[in-house]
Amino acid sequence: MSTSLGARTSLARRLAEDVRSRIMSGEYAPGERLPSEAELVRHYEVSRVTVRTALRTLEAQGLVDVRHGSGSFVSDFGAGIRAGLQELRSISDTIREMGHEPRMERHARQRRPATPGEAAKLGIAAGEDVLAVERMILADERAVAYSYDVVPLAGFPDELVEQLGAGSLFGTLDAAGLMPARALAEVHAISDETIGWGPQKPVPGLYVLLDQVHFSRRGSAVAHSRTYFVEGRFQFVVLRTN
Amino acid sequence: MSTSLGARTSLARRLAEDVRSRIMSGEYAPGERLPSEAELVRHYEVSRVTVRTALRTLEAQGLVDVRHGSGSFVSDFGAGIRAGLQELRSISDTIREMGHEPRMERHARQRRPATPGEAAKLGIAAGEDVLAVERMILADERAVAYSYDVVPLAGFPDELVEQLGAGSLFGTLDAAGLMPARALAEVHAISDETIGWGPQKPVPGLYVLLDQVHFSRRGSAVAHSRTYFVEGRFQFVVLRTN
DNA sequence: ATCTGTCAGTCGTCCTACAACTTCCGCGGA
DNA sequence: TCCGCGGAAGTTGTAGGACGACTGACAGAT
Repeated sequence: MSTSLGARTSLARRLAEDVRSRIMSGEYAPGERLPSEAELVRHYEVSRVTVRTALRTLEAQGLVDVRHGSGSFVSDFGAGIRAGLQELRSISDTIREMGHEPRMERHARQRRPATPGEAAKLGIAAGEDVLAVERMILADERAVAYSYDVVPLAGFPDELVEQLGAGSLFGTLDAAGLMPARALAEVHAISDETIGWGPQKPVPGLYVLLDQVHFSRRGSAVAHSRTYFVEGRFQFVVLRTN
Repeated sequence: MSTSLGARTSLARRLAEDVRSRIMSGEYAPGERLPSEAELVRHYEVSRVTVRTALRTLEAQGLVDVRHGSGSFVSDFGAGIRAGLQELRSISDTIREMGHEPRMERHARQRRPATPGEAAKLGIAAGEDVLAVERMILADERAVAYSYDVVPLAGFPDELVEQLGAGSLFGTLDAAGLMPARALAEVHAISDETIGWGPQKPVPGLYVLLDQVHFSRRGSAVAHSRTYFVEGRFQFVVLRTN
């Protein structure tokens, strides 16, 4: 972690990410004491300010517990956080981190004007073009969710539009410079027989619906997605802190 | 915010809490720029380190967006975060913050040995005494949730046991020095006609179940609670960040 | 055995200084 | 007039040093 040159993100952020990955990988076990701030300063060759900034971030995320006069400790919730709902990551990555093999199967793909409801959620004018994609999400070839994603196309690079709905939604958005940094998700319980499709369509149709609006770092809405998770096939965990 | 003496919590934490409440109250509107670090230093009469520590915390919680060279901005999600699932607070407080009047109605209260499942979740020996409380949660006299709470009684002050199930669970736990600092919550969609009771029992019985284990700051489990929120009567929002 | 004071280790806060980045505004040229 | 460039001012990021406050452990006294 040298003095850096063309780093596009802050030193403290990278340090936090590094420590975070070490915690996730088990290098630092839950409950274990992290190296002291002074040791981290020597190891990473950064100032104590930077170390403390990173630790603060991890503490606010619930990953570590900083105790005055005692040290910093890895929170006991590592395993739970790994699939934590408050962490914004693609469903594929989450499935992979849980030890399963993810796969997407596209069911429909359509370019059309935004409905009034979608326009309101995305903060665009009604009738603006969007791309709507319906997909089934599988883990180890088992259907775990059905997703309905909507991406506004205004200002979206033409050559990337065709990629939308092909591979990872997050990946394509990232390539377009519209990587989601935050998402506001509503949680609902839904019982509806018209949601899913295919041979694995669940009976009865009981789902946890995640109705999300994704925002870029600058605050503009980049996608609206409704994902219906088949109840019982996907574990939702939220770490709540104060 | 003077130099303080008997403060049981850190200066930076209190500062973050103060700024947070100002954001919530609308004193700083979503998207608006916060005072610069230098101005906050002057206003609160603390060092810049303390100000930055507080801002880091708020940033990690998703409430503010700190931009290098530009300033700190209130995130656009203030309204959504207010009822955010990732914020650990009592249901009563959440209902109040949403502008409704909360009320609890006790349905059952029983001291009994822990079931094996409860013992496992709470990390106690099977058969240890717990207090189980069933309650209905109302907002403006409308049933919004049914809760099943379990508190292990080992090491719990006798004089406070009778308070359990009377008023706020969080309040009693706080009085016992066991204030929950974190909770790990599982989210499920549940369709079950045997859950609720009373004249407002919903038909059909569709609920969002929050299956939570509450932990004290030191990591010991202080309560297990299953809360069945009537679908549609309570808005669940999660702010997801990366 | 219990209590107490000491001490080393660690985090909390403060100060000062400078680098890096953003924004804005004015100047000059087309 | 319009556009583009540069620089100044303001703001956040990082560094280094200093000291206070808290914790945990240990030795000594009771």
